[in-house]
Amino acid sequence: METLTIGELSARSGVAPSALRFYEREGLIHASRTSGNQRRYDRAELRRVSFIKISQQVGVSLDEIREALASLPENRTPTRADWSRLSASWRFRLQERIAVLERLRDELSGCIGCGCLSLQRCKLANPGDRLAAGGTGPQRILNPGTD
Amino acid sequence: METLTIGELSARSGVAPSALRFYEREGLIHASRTSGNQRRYDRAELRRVSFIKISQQVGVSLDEIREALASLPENRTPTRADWSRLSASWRFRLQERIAVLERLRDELSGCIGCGCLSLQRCKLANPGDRLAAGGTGPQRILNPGTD
DNA sequence: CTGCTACTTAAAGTTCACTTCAACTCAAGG
DNA sequence: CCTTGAGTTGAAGTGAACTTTAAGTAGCAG
Repeated sequence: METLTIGELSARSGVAPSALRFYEREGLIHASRTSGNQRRYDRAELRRVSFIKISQQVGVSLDEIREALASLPENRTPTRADWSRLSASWRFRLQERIAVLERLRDELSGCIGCGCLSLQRCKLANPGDRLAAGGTGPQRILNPGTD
Repeated sequence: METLTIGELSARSGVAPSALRFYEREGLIHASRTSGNQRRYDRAELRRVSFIKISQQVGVSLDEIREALASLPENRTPTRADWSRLSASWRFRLQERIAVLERLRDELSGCIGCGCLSLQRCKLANPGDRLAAGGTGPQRILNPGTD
């Protein structure tokens, strides 16, 4: 068993086949084909899927994940060092997200005391008007990426 | 100036008029009408909008925000104590979200060292398969609410 | 060869939180 | 009275990240 079918990759990664096909359309993962046009995944794809899952937990969009994956070498299977570099690139993002939430928590604690929630007085209600400035479409939670 | 027009409420809250109309359709805020059918907001609505904004930062969905707002007394203007109670109810949510991200950060640090990202070995890739079990539609980031 | 499960596609649907649009009315200043 | 900016509606559109559906094909066990 050198390669995996889509069902096998799905089972091992916990990602639905429909999502794997979607990722392929979006250029996030790749597959070769059998003579009968069925996908066969190299075992190395497991790590790509793994990276996608982790990145999503960090709050990174598929667009950005695609960019990150595009920075991997194309001529060889990525090494541990390659994956380490990518993982490290999200650390700062994660740290910032945590910091934002901690600030919110602390300010919320203060506001629980005063019960104000006043837009005039309370810092909480206007953290730089990020949500208001976000433009069209639904805002990603806490605008990861613009933070 | 006892009441606010939608433009005024928008300016003071930083929430677009279209969003305020949307919130009204969704039963999150209320407005009376002039003889010419224009909305007039009681000043107390400012606090509701403020609460909505803060709740969204905590990662709460509009559905749940509506539920929370529904628990406010209907026969009188909510007091500071009322708002304090609601704010406090999100504290736990926020704390859990922070904890999840901190776990992720620590595990990611470990994985940066080993560069593994292996679905078999690495805890990161399978934190309870939450994303996979989420059902239809896009998953809210880190599934706040199911955590 | 039969039957079965797993696979294939394109296109349309889903959820959330809104925004945009078109066509219209209201309110207030000059 | 006229103009102008702010307000009204319902319906349709947006973006992200997928899922669902329908109609058909592949691969393998018996």
